[in-house]
Amino acid sequence: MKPLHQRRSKRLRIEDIARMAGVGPTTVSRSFRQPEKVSQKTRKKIDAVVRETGYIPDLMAGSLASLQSRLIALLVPTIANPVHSDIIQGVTDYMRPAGYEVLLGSTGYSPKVEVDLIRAFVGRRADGMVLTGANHLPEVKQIVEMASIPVVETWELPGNPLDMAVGFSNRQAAMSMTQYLIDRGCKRLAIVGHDAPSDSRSSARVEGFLAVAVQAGIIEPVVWLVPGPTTSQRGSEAMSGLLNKHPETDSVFFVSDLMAVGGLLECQRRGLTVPNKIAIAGFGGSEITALTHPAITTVHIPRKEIGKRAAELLLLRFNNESILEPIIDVGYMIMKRESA
Amino acid sequence: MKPLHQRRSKRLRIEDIARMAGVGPTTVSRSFRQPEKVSQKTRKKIDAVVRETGYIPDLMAGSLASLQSRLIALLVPTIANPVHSDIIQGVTDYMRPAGYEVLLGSTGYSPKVEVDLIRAFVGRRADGMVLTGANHLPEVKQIVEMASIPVVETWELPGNPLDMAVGFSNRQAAMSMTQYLIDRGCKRLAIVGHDAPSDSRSSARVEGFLAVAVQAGIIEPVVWLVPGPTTSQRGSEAMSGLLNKHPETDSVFFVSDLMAVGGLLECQRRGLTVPNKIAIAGFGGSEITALTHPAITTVHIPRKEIGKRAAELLLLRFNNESILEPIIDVGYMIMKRESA
DNA sequence: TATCGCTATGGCAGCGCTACCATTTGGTGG
DNA sequence: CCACCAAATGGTAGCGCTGCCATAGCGATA
Repeated sequence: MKPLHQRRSKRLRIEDIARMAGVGPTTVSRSFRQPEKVSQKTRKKIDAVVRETGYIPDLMAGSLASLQSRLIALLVPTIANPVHSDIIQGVTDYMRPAGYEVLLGSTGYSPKVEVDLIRAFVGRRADGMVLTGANHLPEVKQIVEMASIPVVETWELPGNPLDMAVGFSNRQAAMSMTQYLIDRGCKRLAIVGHDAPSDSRSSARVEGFLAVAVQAGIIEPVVWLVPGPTTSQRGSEAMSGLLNKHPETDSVFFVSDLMAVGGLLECQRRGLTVPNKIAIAGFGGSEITALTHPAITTVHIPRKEIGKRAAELLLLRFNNESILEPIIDVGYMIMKRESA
Repeated sequence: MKPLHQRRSKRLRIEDIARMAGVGPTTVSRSFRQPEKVSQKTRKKIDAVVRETGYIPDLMAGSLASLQSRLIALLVPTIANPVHSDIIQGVTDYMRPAGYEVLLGSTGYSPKVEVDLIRAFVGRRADGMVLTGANHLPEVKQIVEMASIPVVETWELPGNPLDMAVGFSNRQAAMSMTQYLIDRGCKRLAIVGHDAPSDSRSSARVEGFLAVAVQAGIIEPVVWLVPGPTTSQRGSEAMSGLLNKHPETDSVFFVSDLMAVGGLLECQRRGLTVPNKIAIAGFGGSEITALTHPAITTVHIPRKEIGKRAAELLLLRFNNESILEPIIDVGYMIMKRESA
């Protein structure tokens, strides 16, 4: 064993600690990871040296040797959106106590960036992966299968899952909300969706809306699609265009809460009272929906629970426990408020 | 070199690729990290083998050998808060193109958890660290100095920085807002702060408020502190208590936007018109402040830029470039809206 | 042809740890 | 006092890569 000062790295190593404590390196390693297998006396000696030196074991070297990284890769489209940040929070909160750390990547809604990130995280030998959404490039399947790494897809429930999944049915949720609007007496329904090919969530919601509307014999249900980001600004514009073309509309279901907020503002600008003159509904369960006047009726998704469940699934898999339900539907809830 | 099937790990290694391509392992490594140093012919051969096998190099082993991980540790109190998620977004967006990945940890506002996470991330040999806030347990200084790892503190500007910092002065920002309220003609000022010892941001804001109020000769400026989380619920309660005790108040400055929203709602419940009867101001620049009626005047902080600047500082340090300004004040902006 | 000066390539030790055994220790029962 | 066994401990190869240096190749120049 070379003396510290003539090594390429000046870092303290486990063998240094071992020597100082008068034990073997194996014993030091054990006293970190399986303390119960080391006699109390020995452990005390080691702890003393560790405290004194401030030694922190190198987990990368450990990962290399043990062939497991205790790292989870977590991919989201964007962090600055409560939808995803709640999932992130759920995953990290649940993984940390189990000794896993989270590698975070944001794809910016780009499937190509997603693949790049997945490759990078597989390169880091992440033990598991949590993806957002159910649509991925074909490479993804290849990579994760080749690396044989457990994967959980979240948010949407995939028709053809890569591995495991936690989410809810956008179609069903939209159907429930539509039925609710009809039950409340709305006759001229409209939905404002997102005109983006990669946003299959929006299309599933529009589909669900139409299915129920047609079933209930609604006359001419209106579908209004907006391109670009689903901001409140877009919501206002959509509401404006929609009302100009279909002034008889008595309820508008927005596929995103933020757009619903914008829509509400536009109604107020026009002096249309909500919900008397026109009912408004959102989707997502964001906090803002509770803060507007009137508060917006929306579909609430248990976002943090999605993260938690995803983490649970991964941990079960790591411990080789059997997973009875690899595809979990966490459901949704119609949050009845004042706007509809 | 042992054949693949009798190794402890079944993973493909660089030497396998090298053999298949008929070159040495060093050349394969180089063709990944410094392609310009490898002849085009050789590179093509290697690329072909890589594509064919789906080989992904092990970055952990690479990190161990090169003594650098290309990993950044990022600590926030909680992810599900736009204040922090924007910083996260800023850091990841800026770090990724430079080849760095982000390890994310959330402390839940606990200094002890923070230390644990820092220790874990130092164990993973993160090359740099971004912390939130300026108050840390003394262990933190020890650990980062021992590990000699670059650190950026964000959000608040620390009086006694660990290393580098990016943020703004809470005191000054609060002073500006207070002055603004006074200039608008408010005479009976109140501030709603956060009654938590570890929340030094709130106290700095209250201080700034008082300094300006006293200076301007305001009669009996009111300081109202609320315990617990700074939610809109708490804001409503604070407004209610405050108005009962000091009905003459003509402007309330909330140290958090969410509380300001709650305060606004309470005023509306009481039939007090904002801003005519009472002015309301918030702090933070959250999106919601633009969506209420009336929209709330607030102090806007360039959050994403904080993340970006922090990342910049780390990259400069990694490249051994000189840093002229290790403490960066990104400033703030009084967002004049309708509520004040 | 011999010499130089590049660029391109390769061999191998070592990064710091853990898995896998082998060995030692200490307590028990005969 | 010895055989026996479980608990505690230790030696060392190897995890997959890169840093360091040595060597090979190859054209240009004298």
